[in-house]
Amino acid sequence: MKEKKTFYITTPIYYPSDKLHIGHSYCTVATDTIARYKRMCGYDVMFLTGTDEHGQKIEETAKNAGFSPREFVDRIVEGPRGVKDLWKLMNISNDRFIRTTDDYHVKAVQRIFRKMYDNGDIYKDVYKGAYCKPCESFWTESQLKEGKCPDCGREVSFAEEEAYFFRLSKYAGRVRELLLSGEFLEPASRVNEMIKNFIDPGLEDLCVSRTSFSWGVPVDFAPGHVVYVWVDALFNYMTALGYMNESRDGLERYWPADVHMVGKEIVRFHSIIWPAMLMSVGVPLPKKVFGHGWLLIDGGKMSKSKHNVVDPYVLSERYGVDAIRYFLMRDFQLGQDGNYTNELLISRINSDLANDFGNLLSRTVAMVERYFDGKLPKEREEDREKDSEIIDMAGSLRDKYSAHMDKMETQAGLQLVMSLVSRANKYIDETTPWLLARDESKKARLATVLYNLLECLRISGMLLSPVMPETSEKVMEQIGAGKDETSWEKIAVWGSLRPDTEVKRGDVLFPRLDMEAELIALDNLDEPDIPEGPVVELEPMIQENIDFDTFQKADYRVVKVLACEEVPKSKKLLKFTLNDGSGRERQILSGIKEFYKAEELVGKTLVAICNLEPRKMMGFESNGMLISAVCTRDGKEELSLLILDDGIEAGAKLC
RNA sequence: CGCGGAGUGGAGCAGUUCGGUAGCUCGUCGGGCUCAUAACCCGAAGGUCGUUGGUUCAAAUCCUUCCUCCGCAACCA
Repeated sequence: MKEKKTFYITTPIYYPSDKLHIGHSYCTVATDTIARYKRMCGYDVMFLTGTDEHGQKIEETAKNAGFSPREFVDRIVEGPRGVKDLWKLMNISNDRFIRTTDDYHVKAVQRIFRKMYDNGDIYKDVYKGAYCKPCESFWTESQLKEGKCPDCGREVSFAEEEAYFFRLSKYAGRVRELLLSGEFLEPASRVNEMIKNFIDPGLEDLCVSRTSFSWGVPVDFAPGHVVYVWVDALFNYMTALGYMNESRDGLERYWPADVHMVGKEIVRFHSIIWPAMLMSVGVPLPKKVFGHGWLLIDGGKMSKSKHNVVDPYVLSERYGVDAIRYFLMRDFQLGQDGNYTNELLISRINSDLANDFGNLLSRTVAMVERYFDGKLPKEREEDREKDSEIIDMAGSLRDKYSAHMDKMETQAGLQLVMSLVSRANKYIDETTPWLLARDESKKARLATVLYNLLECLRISGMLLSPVMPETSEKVMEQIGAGKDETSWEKIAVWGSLRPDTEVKRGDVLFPRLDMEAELIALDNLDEPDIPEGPVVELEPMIQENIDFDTFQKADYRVVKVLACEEVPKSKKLLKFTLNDGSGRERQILSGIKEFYKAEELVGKTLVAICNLEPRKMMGFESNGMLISAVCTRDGKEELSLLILDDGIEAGAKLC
């Protein structure tokens, strides 16, 4: 027997610092759809997903939540309603699940790191500076802003820190060629983006170890160092197949990967860093990286602060997994961003799934039961004129559908399937089976019409199976299609269903939803979320006391606003010219544009700390900081400048 | 001039690679049908395809000008 062709596809490994949202589901469902499609076509598929569990952010989040990092990620990954539960609920058919904290992976990463070190692509360097203590972050020269920490703007310390670097620069040329060669990165528009943004300006070597946190894979030959994200996370795609370890297998069979599905935000890592590292260790490169778009909400990015993280758990439980999967694959083009709204979801479920597809099944099966007691007779009477269009359409559907699915165009693929469903609904009108039923002599014709409808359901139902596996199964059961009648080959062959098939009426596949009621219900579902976290978030009190001298070192003064204007091209900054009582004008930049208009602040009496280290922002120097009160309400930042009585003199000291 | 994406009937989108009658879903209006999930089918109204100029027999599609929106980057000391 001929060996089955293999197909290896992966999702990114998700970072479990928080609950996953519909965007993660989108990516995973897309990958699952392709995986299921390939299996249906007869491929031996390996489908991998997992979680990326190391790093400073997890370490911190865990600490804040009062857990050890390990306990924390265990809860989010394995715990109730965690990552694994979600994929189970959403019917994700991954063959393996990798956690970067898995023992075999950790050991493999150490070996890989070692190997790259041994072949000279990882080297130790010593930095004289570029370490920000408060942020505990390490920065490369180019990342520094005005010589200061790009995150917090504070002075970086010039203490000698050692770190390991990967010679990314060495592979810039080869990566560039790879990207330009065509098929590697899709959609093609991203190629240009990568080259222009990252390669052409010059690739710098990459810091691949850290000493500032410990939640990671230790570098076994360098105590204190942990492997920083790249080597650890990216190599999951190979360690899960047994690369550099004995616990897993399949490397020879499945590597190189056929597709890495990734979000557009991590295209860069997968299309530049990943191939470079693979070149370094000397293994074949994956065939394709596909960067999908984002689901946006209100035209903006999904984020906690926008209070709009749509919960895939809630949606799946409410509308059914298949409906959600269908919606995600039908409404959005994989390569581009798409706008998510509840309204869109419900209208899609109603029109496509309830009205068209579900109803087609329902009316067809009902007629077979009603007119033939559920079992079709074998007698037939063709009517070429009326039947040929639908037969041709159904018979050629599989291959057209394949052409789309092979290019990951699930949207177009599903649209095609639904066009057959529509055509079948129309066919019922054209053939008026209820009239045929009244005339005994037309039984054979009636049976033909109903059989043709069942065939449409068999073919469309099977082609929908990668997206809606459960629904597809239910349909086959209702129309009495057995395993050998639903094979990939038979999907392209009209007339494969047994002529005397027996139908069995089942539950309504997709009940029609009441749009208005659902929209209200979904809005109200958000409510219970609120008691879980405080509506107003305040900075925690600082526990550590400071002495009086320390306090006194900060020179707070009353200042009067002489002029205030917006900084051009800046989203946040206002530029203040202030009278601080010294006789000289003081310029301070403040990021409060969202909260105040420049004009309204002129003449106001404010408070500023005057002896802060000067700092350049957007080309202007800022000498101090205006004092305001801040908190977060409903995920939105609120800010109020400290405004004093105009009676007090400029320059008055606060004490 | 930082990088990139988008602008198509009321709404949401496809079509742009490789120019050739502008398409889909929803909504609206009118009609039909009764097998079915108040579903289904037919018809109609509705678009100078953001703007300017150009190439061409022919431009939503190629080149050019400008405008608007959205991400990323930078900036909240």
